[in-house]
Amino acid sequence: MRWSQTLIPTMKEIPADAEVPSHQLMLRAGMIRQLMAGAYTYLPLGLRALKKAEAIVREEMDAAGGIEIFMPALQPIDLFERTGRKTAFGNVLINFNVKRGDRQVHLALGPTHEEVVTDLVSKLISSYRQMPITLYQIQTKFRNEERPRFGILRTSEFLMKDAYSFHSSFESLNETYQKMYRAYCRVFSRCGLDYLPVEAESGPIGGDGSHEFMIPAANGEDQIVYCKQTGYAANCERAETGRKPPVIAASPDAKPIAKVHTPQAGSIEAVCKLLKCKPHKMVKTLIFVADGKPVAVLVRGDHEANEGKIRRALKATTLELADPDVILQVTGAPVGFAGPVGIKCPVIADHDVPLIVNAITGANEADQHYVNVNVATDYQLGTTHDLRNATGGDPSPRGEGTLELVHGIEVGHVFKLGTKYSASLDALFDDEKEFRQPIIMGCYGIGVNRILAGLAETKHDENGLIWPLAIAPYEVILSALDVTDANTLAASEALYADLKAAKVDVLLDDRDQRPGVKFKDADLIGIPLRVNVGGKGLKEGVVELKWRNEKDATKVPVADAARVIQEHLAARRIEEAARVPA
RNA sequence: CGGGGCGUAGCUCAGCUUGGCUAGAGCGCCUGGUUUGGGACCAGGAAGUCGCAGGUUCGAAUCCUGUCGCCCCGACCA
Repeated sequence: MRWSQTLIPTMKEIPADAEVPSHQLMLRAGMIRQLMAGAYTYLPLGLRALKKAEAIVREEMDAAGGIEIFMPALQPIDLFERTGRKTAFGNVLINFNVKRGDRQVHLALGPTHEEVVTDLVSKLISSYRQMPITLYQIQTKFRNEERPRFGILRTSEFLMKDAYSFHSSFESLNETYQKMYRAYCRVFSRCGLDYLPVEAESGPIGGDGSHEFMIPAANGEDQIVYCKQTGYAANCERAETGRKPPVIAASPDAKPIAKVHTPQAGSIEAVCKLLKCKPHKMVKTLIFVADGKPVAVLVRGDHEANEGKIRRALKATTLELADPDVILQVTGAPVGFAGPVGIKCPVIADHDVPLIVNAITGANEADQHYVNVNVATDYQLGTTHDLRNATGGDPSPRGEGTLELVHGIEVGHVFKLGTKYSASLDALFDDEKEFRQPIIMGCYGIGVNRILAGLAETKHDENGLIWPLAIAPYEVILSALDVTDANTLAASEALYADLKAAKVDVLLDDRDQRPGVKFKDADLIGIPLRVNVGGKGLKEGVVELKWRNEKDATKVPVADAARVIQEHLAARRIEEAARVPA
């Protein structure tokens, strides 16, 4: 393609509306333009990169045994009513009425396609002999994000690859899940992303039922913990910590307990402000109702209680925060003044709680707190548990190393669904013994746009984007440094023709611009290999080859240029492929 | 939905506090010329309902009210 004949509106200045690097750079590189909050047009460069990412996803899905289909973005609302997800999605589900003759048809724009695919399969599959099967599509999804942000990282309309697998047994589901997991690793490494598969909340199936694929990035919306030494990674909710129960004993520094008046100070923040202390010196006491019985849960003031862990520690099936009535019953005080001293219900504590010497906590009395509260003297604990979200600095659960907190961009998610949708949509099959049962499902999503955003976010320098060969809109940019010079023009055109003939993905910068402009633009749009054709080189009979991610150019005789460029590209492809796991 | 910020030319921004001639600059664009290896220079030119609506006023980009849009933080996010 010739630059002069396509549409690449690069910008020298940073648009005021863009804050994060991926947004700024993709805008400046002329890849995207915003239509409204959360909706972007893909211009030629952006579209080419997107298509390359899409092609990689498709290849890997096909290789993993996926079967491609294409489902409607328009969906009848009653499908969502049957699965209860009209309510679950709430405002996120874009839905509306349209008039057809004398009736109203209530439609939704698909935020995902579990309902549609399950409905389809319920009609097409009725026997264990037809499974397993994995169907996938690459489709535009619609979600009414309450707050679209970060350019194309979070939009209301986005391209998603969603795959759904159908099984007659959990063994079969596990097998496909592993295949998909491997395919995802291949997709993201082929795209040149530094990704992290993390354990995620697993939902109905439990165990190893869900992984998210995250790209560590400063502007990522999700927080995960990661241990460099052991490679353990999980989202904060899901993550175990490697902490051990401490020895529970009174501290030699313990001071006598005392009651202080703390009017209106019912939150950690308010108490800290009032008593001029730090949250980590406080004991947060939360009253839960587990299987109908109240229980007090103790965590350090600066920590977040984790309901999943609490439920497991209590071996309870249901767990919810207590309402004010129950709190008044067990503490004798309104919300915000609970504490372990003298409380009238069972107490469990996080490992870190008994380590707080001279702690501050609620006095189970309105507007009163205790200071200098110490375990073993003022309240008793038999043992402690892991009851809170993991955080930076916690020991890794794998025995060595320390967890660090990193932000990440979620680009993929694999999930063992079980029978949630098949049961509510009557997708049943007959097994070997003629028992009719719901199909077991898995689902697997990849945000295709986020592959680009993630790359832009993590692979750039002060001059612009740096695309890997596999995703770059063009592999080579041929910069004709002075198109008014006949020699330069002739040499550029000849090389361009040779490269095109050899099927090299090349962009010819044939604009009547000064070399400086062309260099800056080439760097900005991040084409991996730049070929400079200009008077200086031609005098010596050479052109220059410069990789975007390397500092120096190499000189190549004009006559060899087409061949050497192809060799360079081949070598780079091998280099990139070497990072892809089997 | 709570908090904050911003809407003036295609882009970045000045002007608004203290209302007053025909609304400015740089970049980009068009014309001509000189240039040509890291965002050139000279001369000329086109381009703006000052987000929109209403109000105050002799007079509003500027003050007031409303409204719409965009960005950021938070809440939310199968």
